[in-house]
Amino acid sequence: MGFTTPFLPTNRLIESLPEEERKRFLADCEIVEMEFGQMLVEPGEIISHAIFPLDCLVSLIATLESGGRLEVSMVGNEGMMGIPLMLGAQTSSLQALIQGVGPALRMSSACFQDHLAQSPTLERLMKRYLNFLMSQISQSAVCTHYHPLEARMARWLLMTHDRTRGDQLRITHEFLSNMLGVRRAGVTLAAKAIQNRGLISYQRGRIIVQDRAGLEEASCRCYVADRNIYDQMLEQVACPMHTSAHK
Amino acid sequence: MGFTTPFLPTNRLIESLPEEERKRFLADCEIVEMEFGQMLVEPGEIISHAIFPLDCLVSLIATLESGGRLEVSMVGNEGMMGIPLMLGAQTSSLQALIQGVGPALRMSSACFQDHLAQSPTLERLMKRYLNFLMSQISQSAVCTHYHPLEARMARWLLMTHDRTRGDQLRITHEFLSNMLGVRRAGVTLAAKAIQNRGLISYQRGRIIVQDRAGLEEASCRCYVADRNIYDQMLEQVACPMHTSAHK
DNA sequence: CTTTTTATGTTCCACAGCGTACCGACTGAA
DNA sequence: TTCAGTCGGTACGCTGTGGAACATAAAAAG
Repeated sequence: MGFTTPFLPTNRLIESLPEEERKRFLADCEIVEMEFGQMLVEPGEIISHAIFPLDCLVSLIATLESGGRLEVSMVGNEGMMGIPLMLGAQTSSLQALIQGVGPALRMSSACFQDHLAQSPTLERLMKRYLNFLMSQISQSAVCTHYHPLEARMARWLLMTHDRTRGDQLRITHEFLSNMLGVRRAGVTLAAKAIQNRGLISYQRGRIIVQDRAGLEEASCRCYVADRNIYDQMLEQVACPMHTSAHK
Repeated sequence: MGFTTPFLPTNRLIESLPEEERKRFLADCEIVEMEFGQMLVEPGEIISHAIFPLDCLVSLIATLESGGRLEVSMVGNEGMMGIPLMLGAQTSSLQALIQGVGPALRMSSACFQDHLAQSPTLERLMKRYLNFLMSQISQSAVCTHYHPLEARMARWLLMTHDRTRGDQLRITHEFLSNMLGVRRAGVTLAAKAIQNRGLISYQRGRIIVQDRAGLEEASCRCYVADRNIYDQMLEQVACPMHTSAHK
């Protein structure tokens, strides 16, 4: 925990492209600053850009006509937004909501598709990531169905923590309740329970992770399962191995 | 409803390949008979074949270490098994369980990957399907979380009915309870409620769809949403349009 | 025809999470 | 300093579903 070196934001997918490719790719990207609460795309809407978070966090949310919402995946600098673009689709079936502010790289959809067509390496990489994403969404489905709120919340905090610099998460109970698909009051209870165990502390709009190991204990095994799948993916991509210890 | 012409089983994906391609593809396929309860693949296991149901039905099930199971998608002759193969993965993260018996086409994984590499048409088709699958899994996740058992069950029956010839589904409450991730007793109650409404009837291991329209009424909108996404996909693939009326 | 197995019917209790509502506390803008 | 707006704490009753059991009925095996 704690970066003392000046922070250099990167996207791990792009990072694992070979030098040449990466340069070519980056040449067609621009850096944008993501704002909190921004909807990158709504279900059914056309996807304008492929987006690679550098130091921001996006929630992928499945919605119901009747208004129900549920986060099914989270994208930080380990991933990307715009997967349907590589599947020949123009539109997203999910909502994408900026949950953590910061910079991201983006590239127009058409341009991204060109790069995909021209670079087998890039395509291979994206495919791996897509495979991971599918696993994650499926996992999310079972997890949500079977695990009690407290464990799900612990998992959510860990996942967010993994994709955030520092130990402070800027989110409200209200927001969390939307992500987890439960009442705000329910989140308050669960949060207090977790706080009483000394795993987190919080005040008005910010949650501070105090005891990561404890949180892993409190969370369902889905957290570890997810992380393992991600690590496997990275290995297969044969990029410089990150240490298996996260943070 | 009711096919009077002698039944010619086809797979709609393969069907929508152009003549030439299709022949080449079929030449490397073999027909196999699927048995009830057969596990095509377990999570983490290597995928040996790509499988294209002709007249059988497969459930894709997400599992938890702790034993929880939840069906996240269903594959009939409108789809295929072995999506990870086109994503550079060897293994499946889902369980695949034969739920409806009948014939299927299959092709070894390696061979399938060759075909993919050589036929852009095939690849485009598979990508579209994958896109649909992702939508379906996400939809499934929200649906399971928000909708009451009875509506989910109605949806499940409709989806199964769509992928089955005739109106008789050969499944037990027990089986259904596994798919929906609920107690068997719960299924019995929901089934009775639906039966009392005159939408289905059943005895020991078989459920008969009596009133499809009524079932759609009783099901959550997720059923229609799903079907729409699938129809959209077919349009994009620009294959001969099936009438929008199902069955 | 009898026995065993399998599928369904039903009941009792427990409880997580829902809907709703209201209150107090903090914060930022005027 | 005040005030409006946001956020968190708490409480009440309700309900869908879980866990667990046991009873009956139909089918399969013998």
